Amino acid sequence: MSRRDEVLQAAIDLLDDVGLDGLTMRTLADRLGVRASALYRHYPSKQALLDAMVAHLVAVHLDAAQDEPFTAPGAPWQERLRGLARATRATMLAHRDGARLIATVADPGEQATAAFGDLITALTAAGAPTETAMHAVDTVLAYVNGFTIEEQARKAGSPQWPRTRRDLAFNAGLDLFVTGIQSSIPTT
Amino acid sequence: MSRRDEVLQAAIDLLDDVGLDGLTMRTLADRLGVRASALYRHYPSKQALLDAMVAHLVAVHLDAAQDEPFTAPGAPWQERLRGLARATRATMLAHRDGARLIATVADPGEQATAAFGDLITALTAAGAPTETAMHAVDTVLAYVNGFTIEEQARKAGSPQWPRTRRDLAFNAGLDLFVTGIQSSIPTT
DNA sequence: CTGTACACGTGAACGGCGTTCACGTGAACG
DNA sequence: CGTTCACGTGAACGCCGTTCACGTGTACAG
Repeated sequence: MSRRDEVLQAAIDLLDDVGLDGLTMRTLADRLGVRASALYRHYPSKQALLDAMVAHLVAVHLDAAQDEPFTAPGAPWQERLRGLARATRATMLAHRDGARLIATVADPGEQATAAFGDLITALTAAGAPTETAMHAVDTVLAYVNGFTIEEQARKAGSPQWPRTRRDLAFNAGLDLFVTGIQSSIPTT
Repeated sequence: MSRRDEVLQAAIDLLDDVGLDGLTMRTLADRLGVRASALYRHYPSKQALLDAMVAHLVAVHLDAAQDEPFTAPGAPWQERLRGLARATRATMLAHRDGARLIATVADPGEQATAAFGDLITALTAAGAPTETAMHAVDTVLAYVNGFTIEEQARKAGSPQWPRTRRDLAFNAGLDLFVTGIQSSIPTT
């Protein structure tokens, strides 16, 4: 494990401890027993470090999703769409301020775009016009982002809105989508 | 116009000029021909100023929407839902970094929650179970937030994605929703 | 064994941020 | 005339990201 990776890991640990606002070059350096300026040996800027964190978290979750049923090319698009949406939310929820963190980086990354592309082809194969398919995927992604950012913004897991109810609400909204898309596809 | 309101107006003007990241107490003070510390006579913190900005922008747009057709209690819920979603997006797009700015404040405000409540009752009146109605409104709001934040995050109006196409994409996603909700309501 | 590269870290500083505080100043008013 | 009050100043505090000249030790080529 290179020193660069150690810094990355420490940054992720620190994120879970103190949140995105508490994640400072100086606090991170403290945790590593080092001065802040030393971090610039490994990452040229804080933004570069944040980008690396996002890339790492997304990559880990994509690997974990590799052997999930919904990634199978033969699966019906409904299952794949739901699976991708849930996996995206799960990635964001896996770490404190995960949604906000991921939102700070513009580039979705290569693997992620590939997953979306596959889904679009699955939708067109099911009879959807290309335009509809692209809008559908964009829309569901916007929903996932909006839902999860707000979900995580609500301060520290309030007992008023426990995880099970949040999952229920998320899936209910997702289902609204799937049926909406279904109705938009010319019945074969 | 009280000095307090002048500060608020200058802050909004400055936001459009330099964006949310450029909106600093010192630059705002400069624009008013004043030192930064003077601003604390009128707002106890920068966050309080941001909150006031959001409240003002939302209030202005709610007033403007007062005599829009979709606010009529007699209008069909589809029209009201679409209208509310479009109005929310319009409010965010009305100023530079508007979506991000609005996202910084937690409390939705009194008028806004009232509008959502009315919509929920309209949905239940149309035959939707209360739970479905609440999920529907929450979902559409999450969609609007997710879509608009990402829309505005894409740097300075690229010619690749002009306003008309963005409107088209937004409305297409919105329609997916409306039909999805429609299918979830027991046909009367 | 010697020398040189290189990875890694230090310490001080820079400019910018939000914010505080003791202190002015001019106009309004009983 | 004296007081009040709205408004503003200037200096400072502690934080932030970032830069830069300068030290180490370890490893490896001659």
